[in-house]
Amino acid sequence: MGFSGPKEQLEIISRGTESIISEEELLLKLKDSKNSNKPLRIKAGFDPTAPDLHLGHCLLLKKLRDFQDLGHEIIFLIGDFTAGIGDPTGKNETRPPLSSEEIIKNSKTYERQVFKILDKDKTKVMFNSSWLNNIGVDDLLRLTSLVNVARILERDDFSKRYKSGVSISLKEFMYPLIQAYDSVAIKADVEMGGTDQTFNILLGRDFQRHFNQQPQVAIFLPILEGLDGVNKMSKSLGNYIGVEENEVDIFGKVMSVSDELMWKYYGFFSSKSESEIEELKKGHPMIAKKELAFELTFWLHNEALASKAKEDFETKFSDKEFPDDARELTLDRDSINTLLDLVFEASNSLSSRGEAKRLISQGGLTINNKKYSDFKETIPDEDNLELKIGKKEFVKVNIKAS
RNA sequence: GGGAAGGUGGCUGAGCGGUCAAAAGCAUCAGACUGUAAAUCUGACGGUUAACCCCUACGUAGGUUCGAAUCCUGCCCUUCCCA
Repeated sequence: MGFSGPKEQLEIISRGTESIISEEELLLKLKDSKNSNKPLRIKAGFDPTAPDLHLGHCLLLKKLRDFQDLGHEIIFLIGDFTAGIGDPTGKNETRPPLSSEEIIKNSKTYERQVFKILDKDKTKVMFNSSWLNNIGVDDLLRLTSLVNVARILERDDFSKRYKSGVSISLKEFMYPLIQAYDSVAIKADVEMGGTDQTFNILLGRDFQRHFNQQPQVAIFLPILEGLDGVNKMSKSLGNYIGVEENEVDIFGKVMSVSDELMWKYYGFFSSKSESEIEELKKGHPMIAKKELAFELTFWLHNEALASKAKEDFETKFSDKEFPDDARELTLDRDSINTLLDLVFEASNSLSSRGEAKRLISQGGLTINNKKYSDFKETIPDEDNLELKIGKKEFVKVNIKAS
């Protein structure tokens, strides 16, 4: 089987990317690939420290999927060696080196999550330790001679940190070199990453030239804004939607996004056409948001669960009804006297009694559709209580007399 | 190796012997308002307590003091200048 036309391929590939360095080179590579009937080798590197993928990673994965669908070969590179170094992109550089068991475990988690989006049969998973473990000090020093400090300091985050006086360890300086060397080792034709990877990926091009390879084309994807609409989506900021989250959470999180951000997400994730989206913009934003939430939930789970999540959301928030499938638990009447005890026992989102007190005093507790605001009050004299704790928690409590 | 400045709650950052569980902002949580939101407004925001008391907490270990986030000493860490 052959490849489709290079121009058509380029069009699909470039959609939704931030920038490509350079399109001309990519077009040439696509032509070569078609003529020789050889797929391009597409590199995407992942650090196995935090195996919890979220929508931000999905931008990249979707694009990889595009490449796969066009018949190219994806090299999913797990940076097990680099994991011990720590990507300096974060502020905190002191990350304990991972043990090999942890790395294997994390990699498995990665694969499970990644193949929700990528085609497993067309993906080659590699570990950079397989070549880096054998690299000698002499080789390493040779690499270091290819880069000078001023160059490295050009990198935006380094220069910021340097100027503002935040420490940068030498180890972190090595990170880009190693990532760049990976491209040499796997003879990548294309490397993809977020715009924060600009320096590292471009350095890969330099290294490849030095090793007499054709430099890889760099494809940068935009950084996805998190749920707050301000910062980039990241696990540490807690403003993310994880690919493995349950359907109710995914749906709910999409719904909690601002209208403005919703349209951005539409652009990135929806399979709807431009005109369909335009149509939605004319209607009520809530309808559009539900559509989007449904689509994303469908994508990450399946249709049945997406429908369920939607219904769940509607009963909980739109109709303010008590959801049927709320968590249930049974408590002894003897062990709980006040509402405070009840709430603290029933909830699993409250981390202290003080927090529970506060929530109740501030009017965040509803039992059987009635508001209670005095946490000292004794619990209602009924056996089945439907508790609404704060905005999101619904619990059915059966009170057992003993 | 020499010199200087620092390390405060989830984050930024004030405090510089008692009135400090520690200003202010951000984040978070709850309420109101809405279209689920966002924005806005109100309130809360270490633990325990009905509340007071109390306990824990200003890098770490000691010390001075009736009393220390605040003063002293060692250690760890960060930054800057000089070599």
